Amino acid sequence: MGVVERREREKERKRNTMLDAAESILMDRGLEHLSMDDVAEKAEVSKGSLYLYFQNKNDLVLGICYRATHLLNESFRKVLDSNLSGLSLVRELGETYLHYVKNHPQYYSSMKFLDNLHSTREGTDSEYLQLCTQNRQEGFRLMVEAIQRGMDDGSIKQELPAEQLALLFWSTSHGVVTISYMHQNYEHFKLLDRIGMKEEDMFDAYMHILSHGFAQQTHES
Amino acid sequence: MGVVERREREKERKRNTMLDAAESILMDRGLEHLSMDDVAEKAEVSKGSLYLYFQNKNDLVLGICYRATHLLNESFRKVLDSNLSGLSLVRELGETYLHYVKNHPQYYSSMKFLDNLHSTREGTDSEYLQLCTQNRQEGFRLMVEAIQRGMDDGSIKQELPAEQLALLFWSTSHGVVTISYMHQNYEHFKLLDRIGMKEEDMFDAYMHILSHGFAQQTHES
DNA sequence: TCAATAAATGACCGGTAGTCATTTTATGAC
DNA sequence: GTCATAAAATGACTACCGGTCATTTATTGA
Repeated sequence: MGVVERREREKERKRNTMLDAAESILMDRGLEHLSMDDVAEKAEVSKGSLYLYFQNKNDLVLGICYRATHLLNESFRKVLDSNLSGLSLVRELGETYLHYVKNHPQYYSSMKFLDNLHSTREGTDSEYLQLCTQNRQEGFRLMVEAIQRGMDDGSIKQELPAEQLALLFWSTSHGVVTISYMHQNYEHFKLLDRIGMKEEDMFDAYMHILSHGFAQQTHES
Repeated sequence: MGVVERREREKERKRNTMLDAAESILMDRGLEHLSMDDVAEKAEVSKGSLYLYFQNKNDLVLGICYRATHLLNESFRKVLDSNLSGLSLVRELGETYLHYVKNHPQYYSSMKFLDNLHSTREGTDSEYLQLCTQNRQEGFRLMVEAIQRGMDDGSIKQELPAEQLALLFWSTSHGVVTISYMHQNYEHFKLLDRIGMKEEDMFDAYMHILSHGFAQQTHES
């Protein structure tokens, strides 16, 4: 009776111990130097045990990615708690995303890993893939909500459905954040320096362009 | 005398043969299933020979990436040849990028590989890394040129330096193109479908937002 | 013809993801 | 407590892959 339950709890606890070990290695050495042998050693279990709790390495990394996406969503939710205008909320979400990448680059790398998971074949049966996808959907939903609020309070145009505008904000901010990540983490990426743009200014400029456009207004507008 | 020259030409020819083999495997099986053994077999040389012509696997992939960036730049140059307004040129560049990703997804994956090359350590001494970086700079330069033309002909606002605006267009279009790539190539990526947006419409919406902004204009504007 | 040099080879190494036969541990009936 | 059964854990092993290097083969020019 209670035995099965206790076993289940214990299993979850062990799973988290393993994830802790994996995360610790990720933070120290980066995703590309994360090996299953090292995780097993760090978690003080055998390699075989690792595969009792995770289907494969993908699954393990997605386990970390689940934590990563969850943390990002929590930050997003805090933004949505405020009473700012919808437009300001959108800006805050973007800045939150940017800060997240700056403060948790290794978590972000696990999200890039999720983005690069190719065919469904590679991880179809991973529960964590489902959870990560759910988290990403939730993050997107929060963006939609911010935009919808902006449309309601009159700070954002209603030319497009909120979902579609959210997709554009999502994807474009993804691009900007990627540039920022590369600037932070890749020593050979010097584009910002070359054009004499500071990282902080980039986001301001991005939000300005996204808010007001870069096309010269024609008179009949 | 002529012997050294001939040797040099012959060496270049062989290098290209190996790149052809690698590219063929890339197109057939994708970057993640590209092994040096297979390339050697396909190119009908020994594995050791491969390492006489390329420093390591990174170098080889960057060799393909060089071709990839070169091809993209050629497409960009064709756009710049036209007499469209600067604003239209920018749109055309974006559409060109989008079509490129759709038509050459494996080339694009090699460019993603370039983007993900971490420290300088991993490929500092690769000639191809230099060449790829040069190509990317050239692509960026073409974007700057289009925007500069738009500022000159009055179709694009002059609020920001052309280079900075180009960076924003570069990064945001990168984000949009990434979404498109995922929609095309990852079966588990269903975001576009879920919000009922067609891929073709996404780019139009993107250019519209980027041109005119999504913020409701205030009256004192 | 013959050194000397350049080019090519493939057996081999180290590391890593993943497997599985075997061992160890936990459980519950008696 | 004993024991049979089932669950959990183990680590030696395989397959594969990137990269190396001592050896072999081909080329050159005297």
